[in-house]
Amino acid sequence: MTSESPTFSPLYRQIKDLMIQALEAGEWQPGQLIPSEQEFALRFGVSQGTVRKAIDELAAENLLVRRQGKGTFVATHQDPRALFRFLRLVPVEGQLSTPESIPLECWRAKAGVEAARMLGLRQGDPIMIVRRLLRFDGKPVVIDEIYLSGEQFKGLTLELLQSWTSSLYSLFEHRFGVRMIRASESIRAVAADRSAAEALKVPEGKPLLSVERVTYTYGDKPVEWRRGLYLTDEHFYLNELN
Amino acid sequence: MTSESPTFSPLYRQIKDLMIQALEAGEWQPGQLIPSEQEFALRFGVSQGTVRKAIDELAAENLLVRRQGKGTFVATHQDPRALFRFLRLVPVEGQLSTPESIPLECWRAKAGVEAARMLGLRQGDPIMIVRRLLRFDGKPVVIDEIYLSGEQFKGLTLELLQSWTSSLYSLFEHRFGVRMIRASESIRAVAADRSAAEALKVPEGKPLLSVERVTYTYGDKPVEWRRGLYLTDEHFYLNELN
DNA sequence: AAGTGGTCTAGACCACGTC
DNA sequence: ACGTGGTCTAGACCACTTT
Repeated sequence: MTSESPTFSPLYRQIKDLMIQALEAGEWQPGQLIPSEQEFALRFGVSQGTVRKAIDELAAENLLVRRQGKGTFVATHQDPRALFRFLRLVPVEGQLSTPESIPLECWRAKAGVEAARMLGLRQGDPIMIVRRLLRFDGKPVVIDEIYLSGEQFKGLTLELLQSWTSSLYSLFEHRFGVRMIRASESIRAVAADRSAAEALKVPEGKPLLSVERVTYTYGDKPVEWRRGLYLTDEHFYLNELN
Repeated sequence: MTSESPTFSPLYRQIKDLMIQALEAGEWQPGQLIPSEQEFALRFGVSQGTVRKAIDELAAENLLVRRQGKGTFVATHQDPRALFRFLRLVPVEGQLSTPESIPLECWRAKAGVEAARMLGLRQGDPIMIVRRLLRFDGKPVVIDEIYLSGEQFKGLTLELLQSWTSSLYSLFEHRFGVRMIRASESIRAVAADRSAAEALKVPEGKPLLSVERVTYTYGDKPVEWRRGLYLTDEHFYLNELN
């Protein structure tokens, strides 16, 4: 039953890979119920425990969500709890409130050196750029500049962004079939330039968090590069080290 | 075999808790080999698979380390790979180099309001304060101010800190029997005050990352509170979001 | 050869949610 | 009552390390 290839991979991992491929191909949509463990066991001709271990890993990676008694579901950014998985911003005091997203601009452009490298594109390839503001309790806290592959986000417009009421990633998921899986953030402290100072209503030179994020979809493919400037007077970036 | 308490907990979790208690009690020292899965199964009167699941979780939480063919070991901060689990600082370009820790000061004090709250002490309880610099390739990058419960770190002196060649946490582990398990970091952007500016050799007002960390040992007990100021000209704080 | 963790199986029963 | 994921068992064999 074991593979004879030089790079040995256990059965449950092969099954996991098959399931990832199915997810990538859109065989089950975000939020949808997938077949039961028994069903998979029959389909692949293995025991339920082996399927279980594959799903365990996918659930640990937040690709699937288990619900006892109900079944296993494809994870979705529609779920409000998914928002703060990528936005690690917490108020210094008081309750965690949901931010309000205000799209400011959205335009087509050609990838520069940096954007091309980050998104795995060639220089000059079409990209989309979005500028947007996040407000907590009416106060501006984050100004984001977001770079997307023009290929995958062809129909993106400012109107579409403004009409969408829930998170950006849920829009990407539902309208463009791109699901964000994981991200890597590089954090620095910088002084506010004029543009950021205006957007956040702070004096120029004010220390801000610069949060540069590369976001990946299935197969570790980069699909978003963004730079956010965070005002950390009343909020901070919370990181749990385990 | 299942507990009859209102808050039901599966067998493997009860075994996990027993193992945590043993670790906390120092039954096996950091780096040491613990008994085999079979041994535990006999000892607790359960099957090997149940012990396995308990150890799986402890390994996922970095309390234990599995090594196929050899056995399972108590995790240790002596391991150089453990260093960057808590220090998420990466050079903008070039290889990751190991920092040099330079203890500057170490003194006894009484806990103020904030330190007491963070460390779970009463105001006025004895604490130890350490100031130290981190240098990468000879350049100052981080200035840390570290607050420790005076109770647990009674014999800590500047001389001891200066004579210790590996990481702080490995010192705490070996000399004071305190093992750091997890931490929570709050990150802000601030302007360098005079003291930080001098230590890092930058102008006053320079934007710096302020990284406030509370570190916990077994049983989620806070034992360290520190504030680090990071110079992010040639390094950045790297955070993987999964 | 012996011991360890790693994988896989088949079957039992429990806890949870829905019909 | 039924189907789902969650726990637990007993036993087999594989992969890795040491003796």
